[in-house]
Amino acid sequence: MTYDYRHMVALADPTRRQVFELIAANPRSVTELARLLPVSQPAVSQHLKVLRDARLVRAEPRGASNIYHIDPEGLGEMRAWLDSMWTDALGAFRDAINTKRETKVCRQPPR
Amino acid sequence: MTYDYRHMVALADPTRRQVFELIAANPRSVTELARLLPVSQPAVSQHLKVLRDARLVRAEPRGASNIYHIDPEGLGEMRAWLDSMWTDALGAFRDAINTKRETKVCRQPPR
DNA sequence: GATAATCATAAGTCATAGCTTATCATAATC
DNA sequence: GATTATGATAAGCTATGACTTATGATTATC
Repeated sequence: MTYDYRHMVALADPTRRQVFELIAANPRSVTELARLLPVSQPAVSQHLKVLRDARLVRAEPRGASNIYHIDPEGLGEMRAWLDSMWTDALGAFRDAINTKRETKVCRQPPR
Repeated sequence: MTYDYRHMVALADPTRRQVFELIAANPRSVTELARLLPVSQPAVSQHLKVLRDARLVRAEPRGASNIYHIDPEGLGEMRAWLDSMWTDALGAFRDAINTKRETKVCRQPPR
């Protein structure tokens, strides 16, 4: 199974994180989000598109408004990736620990 | 507790993800990584710095080389965030579902 | 039906982040 | 000790992505 890291990309931007966290705290409309943030309404809509594509949020039309709320799907996909990473990579990590040889430390590793 | 999303930022870049996945598959030196990737050695070093700061990888000096391997710390922090997100946000999500009113769907939600 | 409100998309600007080459520091080898 | 190998950092260039204003589409309201 191949993972495209859409969630990481979506959550890498600070403003988009604020949008996501505001929605996580409470479902909200686009204008409400725009009012709470220091960016324009189109900027918010653009961020919402990215979050939507990552299935981190969902839009629910309510009259002329769009109420956005958390979508469990995206978080679930992240969890699945993290779990497989955990078992695979950390399994390999444990192996590396166990078969590690004695090495005299000659210098400091980078910062 | 406040989370700074360093891991997401680190894993948002495609080249940096390749670096991470190569290391996850097998501990490797910087030159080996540079040989396997279509970018220069300094580029690899710069990516490694970001991954290091996010505690996703660790450097282990072995002679003149630096062998990089997975650091469980970063993945653990990610898991902690995801778990809290899961309980908090999805708890709120369930509440929203339960108290949801009947709404006639008047238009399609955005793509 | 006209007006107002909400929100998505288009087009264009600009700052940031990732890349390069150049260089320095440290460790191994002859 | 001189040379080679390894890798981190510096400085500068450039492409990507986040922002803006403008606009169109849909829904509610008068």
